[in-house]
Parts: sequence; structure tokens; C-alpha cells
Amino acid sequence: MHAPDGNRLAALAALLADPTRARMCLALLDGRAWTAGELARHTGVGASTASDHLSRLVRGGLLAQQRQGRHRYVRLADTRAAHLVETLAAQAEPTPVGERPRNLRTVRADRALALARTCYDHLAGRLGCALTEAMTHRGLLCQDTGFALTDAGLAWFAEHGIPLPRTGRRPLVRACLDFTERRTHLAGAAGAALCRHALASHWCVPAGTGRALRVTDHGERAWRELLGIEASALR
Amino acid sequence: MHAPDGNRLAALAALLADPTRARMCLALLDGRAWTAGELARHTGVGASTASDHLSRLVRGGLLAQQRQGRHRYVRLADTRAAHLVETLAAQAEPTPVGERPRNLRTVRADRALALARTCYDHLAGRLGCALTEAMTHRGLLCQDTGFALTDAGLAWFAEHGIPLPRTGRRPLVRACLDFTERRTHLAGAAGAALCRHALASHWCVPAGTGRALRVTDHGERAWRELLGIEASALR
DNA sequence: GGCACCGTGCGGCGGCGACCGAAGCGTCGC
DNA sequence: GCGACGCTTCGGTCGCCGCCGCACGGTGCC
Repeated sequence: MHAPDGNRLAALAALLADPTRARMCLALLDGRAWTAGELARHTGVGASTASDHLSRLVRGGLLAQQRQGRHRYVRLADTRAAHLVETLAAQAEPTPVGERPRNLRTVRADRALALARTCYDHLAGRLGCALTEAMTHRGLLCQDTGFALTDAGLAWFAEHGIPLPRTGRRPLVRACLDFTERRTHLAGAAGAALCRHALASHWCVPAGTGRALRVTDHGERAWRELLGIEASALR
Repeated sequence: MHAPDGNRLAALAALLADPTRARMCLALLDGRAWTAGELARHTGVGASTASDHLSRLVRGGLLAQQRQGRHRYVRLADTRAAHLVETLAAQAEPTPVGERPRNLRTVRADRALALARTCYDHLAGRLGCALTEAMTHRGLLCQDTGFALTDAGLAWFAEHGIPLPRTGRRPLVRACLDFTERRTHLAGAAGAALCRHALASHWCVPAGTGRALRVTDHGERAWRELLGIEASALR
């Protein structure tokens, strides 16, 4: 019953307005819980500095923490917080062609990330876009007039034993803008369910320590059988 | 082809991390162009300070400017920028019950804003939510499995002479979270078209200097005939 | 119990940036 | 052409905050 408040907006934005805190939140987009020390090393700052940043992010409601023994685990507070970081990151991305210094390792890592990765709790990268496109092509997902599952899409999830939560205020599907592909891919509760199922069925396995995934041979067959996605589309 | 960059994210967030700049962007959510002086008075800072802030927001790509005589008009750069501010503001809103100092004038202004207002380029407030609900109830909009217009919805727009852009990468419909109602309402190209039509037909007219709208008698009849919305639902 | 380790509180340092006032420049109106 | 007006540029001040090193408490391991 009140107009939006500039102070609150500024306070929220200030949480992400520091490069170190921003890097922490981007790292946490993998959906896992990290320890304070891991994040300190990942961002290249001292332990005390990282501790301070994390306290601030928790106090601001962006992160949730959980103490376990002598470790402090933090994760993104909820899907809303994750959605916020995604939105901001997507808007920030349009890099104006600048060729940045790169070495072989970063090229490899970027390439793995571009092929398949998690985006908080759903599948992204070329894989995420390919399956979104395939689902649209097969009439499971309708993008003509919005972004929604069709009846056939609901049936498809049921048929393959992927449970969709009926409950909850969380939207069943949501469009998420991809960093690398510059296209939208499937997010929301259905996107998360599909990602969980893919990991549980070992269609994808984590590659390395980040968010990157590798599609297994088993997974290549599954994607082809279920959605007609050729393995060549994932390279 | 690269992972999201913390520096760019932080730079973008920093644009909104100052209360004065945040207030400026919130004011610009009405979709109009403001002069630098208007924004300076609105935010309560000196002209030189405001000028500095605006330059920074323009340089950051959030605002677009247009010089006209001795005035400098600024507006939100595009719908992406508006979407960003909306998302951030919606997340920032959850005010923890704090009773803030209020006088009669602010109560009146808040009430007008809660009833009907523009949200960048579409209709929001109780009116926006009521028509979104009515369109859903009548099968024009489907929220069961996402957020999309139905065939009947497309026909409804055509039938009432409200042109929907076929072109463009902008999504036809999008769900926007309402500040006051805490519910989603219709945004995207269709929401903008409906808002334009409502203003052109004088179903709503601007009330005061802000984003608030007033539903005319003519408009009350129109909403009832078109979507079965009773006037009592808008009070 | 002793030790290694993870995280936190504190003091201090340095830099960024938000703000203002005054001076300057272009535009509009009489 | 003159003054009024809107905006910008330039110094200068002040407070905030990101960072570190260090000391300390708490936890787990041997």
C-alpha cells in the first residue's frame, strides 16, 4: 500500500555493487552451498574480508547461512534471490566485443560452460537452449503467446516420470535468458524438475568444480529418444 | 562465450546503489521523459548533483537522453532497463511491517497509486491485477502452466481493435509483480498495447503528476462490458 | 591436552563518490 | 541585446566502505 522506496532499492543494489560480493553471488548461482573459506579463495580476498561480505549479504536477505561444525555454509536465500542475480547478470553481460586476455585454460572452461551447465537449479547453456527449442518444436512448450507448457507438455513430464509440483506459488515455467546463447531457456519449477531428473538419471554429470556439466553417452541417447536432440547439436 | 563477469555486474548494480539515483529510476518508471531539473527537485538534491547522477546513468546504459533547447530530457533506455528496475524494486519491497510516518496527503497519494497506475508502459495496481484476473477467468490468458495468451485471447485483442505487434523480440506477454497487490499482472507487448488503448480511449486518465491513473465513468462501463469487471472491484 | 584450522572482531589505512557552491555556457523571452 | 533560466564543469570537503593484519574464540583431530 505504499510506493516503492528508493532507500530500500539502493540498499539491495548496494549488496551487488561490489565486485567481490558480485563474484560471490555469481559463484553461488550453481545452487550449492559454499563455505566462507572457499568463497574467500575464489574471489581472492582475505578471510576476514570475505566474512564481512557474507555477513552483509546474509543480513540483506540475499544469502542464507548454516553453521556446521567449524564451517559456515552459505547459499542463495531462495529462488527469488537467484532470479534477481540472474536478471542482473543477464543485463550486465552485453560485452561490447572487447577481446579480453585469454589463455588456453579459460577458453576450455568457457567452452565447457557454454555447452552445458546449471543455472541455479535448471539446465542452461547450449543444452538448455536445445531442449527448450526441441520442446517448443514438439508442441510441449508454447512460446508464441508467452511462455507456457501445453497439455502435451504436461503429459510428457508425467509420461517420463518427472514429478511436477502442483503446489506452491512458484511459477511452473519461466523464461530465463542465457548468458552465452543469448536465447531464453526453460526455468521455473518444471525446469528445476527436469534438471534434477537429468542429474539423478546420470544424463549429465558435473564437470570440474564449477557449474559446468558433461553430457554422458547414456544422456546423449536419452535426449535423442526423448526430444530428438542430436548429439551434434551439443558440440 | 564467457562466464558472467563480476565487475560488470557490480558496475550495473552500483548505478542503482545510491538512494538518489534509485529514486530517479523509480520516478522514470512512469515511462515518461523527465527533465534534469524536475528530477533534481523530486529527489531533493542540487542541480549539479543531479546532472552528475544522470550522466552516470546514461553512460551505464540505463537511461537515454535527448537534448531539447535548454532542457535535458531523460527516460529509461528500453524495456529491458525498465524490467530491471521493476525486478529490483519488487524484490526490495517486502517492508517488515514497519509503520512509517504518514500524513493525509501521502495516504491519499498511496491510495490513488494502489487503485490504478502505469508500471512503465502497462497497467498496474488494483486495476491491472483485476483485468489480469478477469482475462484469466474468461480463458483469454492461461496461468496454469506459465503465462500466455490463449487463442481466445488473441481473438479478443483483434476483436476490440487493439493491435498486437507481430514482430519484435519482445515477449508478447510477461508477468510483472505488483508492488501493492503482491500479485502478478499482465506486462509485455500485449500489456503495453492494452495500456495505450485504454489511455487513447480515455478509459483511464492521468491523475496528478505521478503514475497514478483515474478510471473514468466511461472506463468503468468499458471494463464491465469487455471483461465483466465491476466498478466496486476498483475501490 | 595440544595442535591445526576455520571463522570473527577490531584498528587503521586508502580511495571512491555524493554533495555543494560558484563560475561558465548555451538557450529562450522580452 | 539583455536578463532569466536550465544545465554543466570544477574544486573541495566529508563520510563511507573495502581491504588487510593481527589477535582471539570455537571446533575437530590425534
